[in-house]
Amino acid sequence: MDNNNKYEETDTEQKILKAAAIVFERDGFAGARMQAIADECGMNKALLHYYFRSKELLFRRIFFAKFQTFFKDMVSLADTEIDFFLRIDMFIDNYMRMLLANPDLPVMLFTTIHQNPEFLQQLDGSFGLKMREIFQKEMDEGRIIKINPLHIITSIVGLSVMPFLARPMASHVFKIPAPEYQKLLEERGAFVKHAMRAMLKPI
Amino acid sequence: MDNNNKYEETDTEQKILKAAAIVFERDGFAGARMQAIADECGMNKALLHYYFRSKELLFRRIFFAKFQTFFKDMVSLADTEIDFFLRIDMFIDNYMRMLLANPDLPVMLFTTIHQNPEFLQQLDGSFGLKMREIFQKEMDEGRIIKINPLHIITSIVGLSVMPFLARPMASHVFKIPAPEYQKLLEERGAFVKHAMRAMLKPI
DNA sequence: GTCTATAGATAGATAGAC
DNA sequence: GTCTATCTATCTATAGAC
Repeated sequence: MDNNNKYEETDTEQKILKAAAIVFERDGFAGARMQAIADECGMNKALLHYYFRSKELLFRRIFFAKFQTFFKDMVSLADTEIDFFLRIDMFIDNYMRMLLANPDLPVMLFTTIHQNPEFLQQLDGSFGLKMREIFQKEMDEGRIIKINPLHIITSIVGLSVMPFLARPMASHVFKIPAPEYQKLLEERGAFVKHAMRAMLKPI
Repeated sequence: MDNNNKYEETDTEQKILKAAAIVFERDGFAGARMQAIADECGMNKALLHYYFRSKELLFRRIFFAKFQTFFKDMVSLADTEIDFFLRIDMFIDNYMRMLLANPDLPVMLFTTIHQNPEFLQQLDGSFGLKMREIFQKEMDEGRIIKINPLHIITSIVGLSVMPFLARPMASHVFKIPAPEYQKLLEERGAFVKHAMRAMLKPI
């Protein structure tokens, strides 16, 4: 089929996808306008439909890609050759790097899944079971306190993500200038590592 | 003015407000439909405009009330007569109670402020400065580790809120049935108290 | 592939009867 | 205060020229 294989998407298509990610992350699905996406990449509104048929299909394309981004670092937790807390450290490092590169991703993700829980059906959730086993093993062998694994994962994610989620609110309430807040985000990883050790190490 | 003072709002008005809170928390501002709110309380769509003029004014009414709900427990942190960690405990207890009663509040709040940061201008942020002072005093007197206060408050909120924010995602990935997830939420407060002590107590 | 023009549907808001 | 009917604006999506 000529040179139109999936490894050679057109430049226009890529521009639209990039613009769509920006607008959807900023305004959400319902609040986003196809015209805003067209403006963002300097393209014509009709082109968006030419390439992606509908607003919903374009949104799904962005959403599922971002969902992968949000979860893919978690596989590193499964490498049981390495010390548990070192694995946690590596995960947090990667996760914070991802969040710094995608600061608006968490809001978009949580909002979308809250408003369209049916999207979850199409997503792979197989690593949940594996992660449970991993945490269970560490508990059985006495390296971390005994606690439902959900508390562990929501703690890592909660501690890491909250400063990004709460950025506008927190910087307003605490009157923190943008550069200082950025510095706080960059040093957050170190604090989260400390916190996870402190709360999980047996006494 | 007859009996129309602010302490005697009409029954209809209250019904609309309650329905609006449900729909706005579920669908967000952009996604919500005036018709959906009317259906939710069995009222006529035109009545919503009669009582609140516009969708935006109705939304602001809900939003600012919910914002107060989200932050009002934090004042208990300021009562310096009580031991710091006891205050933290009391706050977490109240906060978790509030979250269990308003499980959809966090998504709505973070989404709205992300999409309409200008709403923050109308909100009182005066307790931020006071909270900073309180944390600073505890650090100076060696009762907690030295750390930027923002890390503390985002940790409490992050640990408390994340299981609510991530509920659909987490229960899907970890395959947790609704009743078990509910139990996890109810025991979360105890874990957050433990975690805050562990991460803040000086070694 | 890319554009202009427009169809088609929907939602917020209002007019006016009761 | 509450209803029905309708106006008006807006947005997604498509038709059709180039």
